[in-house]
Amino acid sequence: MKIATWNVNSFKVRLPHVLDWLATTQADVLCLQETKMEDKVFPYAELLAAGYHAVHNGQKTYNGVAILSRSEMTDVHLDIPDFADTQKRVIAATVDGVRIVCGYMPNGQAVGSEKYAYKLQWYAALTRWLQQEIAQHPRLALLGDFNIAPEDRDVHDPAAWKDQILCSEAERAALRQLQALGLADAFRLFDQPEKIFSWWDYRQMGFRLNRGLRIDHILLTPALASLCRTCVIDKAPRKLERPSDHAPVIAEL
DNA sequence: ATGGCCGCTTCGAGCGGA
Repeated sequence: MKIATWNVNSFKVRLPHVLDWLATTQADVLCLQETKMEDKVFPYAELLAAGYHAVHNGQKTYNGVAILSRSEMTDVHLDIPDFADTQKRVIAATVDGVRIVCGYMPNGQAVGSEKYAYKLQWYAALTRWLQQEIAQHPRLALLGDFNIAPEDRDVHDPAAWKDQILCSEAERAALRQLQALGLADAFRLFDQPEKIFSWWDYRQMGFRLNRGLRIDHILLTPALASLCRTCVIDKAPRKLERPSDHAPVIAEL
């Protein structure tokens, strides 16, 4: 089973890239973030024609998450329970006995800002909910744009990013708290080359110079981590015309 | 020194992203 995550930065713009990528990779499940569209314009028909069911939790302009799956999905769930949030950042569904949770974690804007506080609260709420969700679904995968680079080796220039947003100690601690539920970073289950990233700034030739961060992740419970055979970041779509600033991450279970 | 890109909203400057 191939499961993947991709922040597409507008699904309207990136639909052709996603359809091409699905045809090439034959992923079984693809989690999308930043669809930036309302549900009434979501391209269900185009996806179905390509062989994928879809569930979507969207809103106009900002945020928006979706799960695409070759198999039908059950027990679809939107948002974090008992956490008041107008931003559409979470969708979950069960696919072939695997609980898939797709998340678009808050960016946080700047350390110490209101959005930063929201980000930390959001992570705490996610962790509380997932503790229960994992108890009910031992085979669970959390995929998405985490907006946190877990360690300095996930940052092209750790000195420049030290204590900055996406890299601050409190953010990394929040991610460790989440992983303390037993969630393993699929990418780090394997030997990986150095300087592998999943996001590069559009500005200043960020991609060509490989000035990136690894902020898109696939986290697996022990029952799934033991089944995981590979996890890679596919840079190919980042080289296309009008790319997303993120590259997809894909794991094989 | 600052911002330098992209997408969105809805025509165009400002916001958000990371």
